[in-house]
Amino acid sequence: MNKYLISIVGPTGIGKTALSLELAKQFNTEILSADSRQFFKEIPIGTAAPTAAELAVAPHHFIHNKSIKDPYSVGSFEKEAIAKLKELFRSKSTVIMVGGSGLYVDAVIKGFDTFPDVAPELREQLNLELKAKGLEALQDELKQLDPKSYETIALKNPHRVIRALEICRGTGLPFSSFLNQNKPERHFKTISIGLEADRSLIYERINFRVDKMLEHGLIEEAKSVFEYRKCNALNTVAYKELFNYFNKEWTLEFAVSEIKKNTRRFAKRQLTWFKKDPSTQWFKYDTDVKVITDYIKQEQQKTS
RNA sequence: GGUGCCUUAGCUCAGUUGGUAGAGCAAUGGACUGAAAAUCCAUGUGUCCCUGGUUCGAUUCCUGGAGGCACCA
Repeated sequence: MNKYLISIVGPTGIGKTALSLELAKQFNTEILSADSRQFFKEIPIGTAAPTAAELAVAPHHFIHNKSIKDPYSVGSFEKEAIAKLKELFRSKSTVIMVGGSGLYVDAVIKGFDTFPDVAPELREQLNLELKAKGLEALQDELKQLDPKSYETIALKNPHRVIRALEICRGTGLPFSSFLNQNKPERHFKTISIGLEADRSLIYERINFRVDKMLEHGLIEEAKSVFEYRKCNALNTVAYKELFNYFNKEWTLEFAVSEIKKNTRRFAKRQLTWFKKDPSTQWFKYDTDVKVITDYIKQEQQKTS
């Protein structure tokens, strides 16, 4: 019997959560989240995580299952998510995945090549060197250790250069030598559903939602995690802007307008990512669930 | 009502001694295999308020008008 993962993607604030709940009811199944910020239990408001009422509609996985103090990465998520799916598919033929984090969605659907774990200190060290010696020095080292990556990765992007270098240094082998080795197999079929709307409407909804977050206590939530502001989990829209307000560098008014702007830009980047996948079927954000359900059933029949 | 100043990109404003214009921000397009709500790359979008005049040529100078601001009544 075939197993199906229904993947719901789209920009932030478009209504993915609501759709996921409807579909979970329709297919009597569970929901897996692929959202790189909703893992963290300390920050539910600013990440627009599902509310308690929404969580009660169907069992959710990977929501509020981590602390902002825990180091986490897409690699660990891939392993945990695949294990969870294996378990769920024992009793379910269809599982829903919702998420706005393109890389995390791809990790589950397509899988990544396996890289050996390297010491986290390597990255710290590389970040220090970046500050002290500049990006060019790191680029030069990459040219030495992994000419292939030097040709292909975005050299002006410090994150990319550092990731490649930490693998080179940590393993003694080129970063590129781990790519396209053992393409992971997935024992389920993915049906990808995209939600879309006119750009102006997406932006309106974002602006509105930020105001709602503030009403629901976003400032207090940000204050409560202020002491952990160095954690990567808090390098996140809404928190990083409010931290500048707490530091008296920005007015509250300016911080709020920056939150809205950065959320809009985030939504744009999400669209760039998700539009790339030609297998995604796009629906208007206010499409009747029945239309989407019919589409899914039709796809399932095609491949069963 | 009078006087002065202003009107140029979505916004704030430069500028052109007359040869149809450019900054910042916003915005747009894109990349991205363990930081991804992160990080990075690329891109100027325009009846220069309207009208008539002078001129080979007016966004620029002049006339008249419209709107805004300030001061005086």
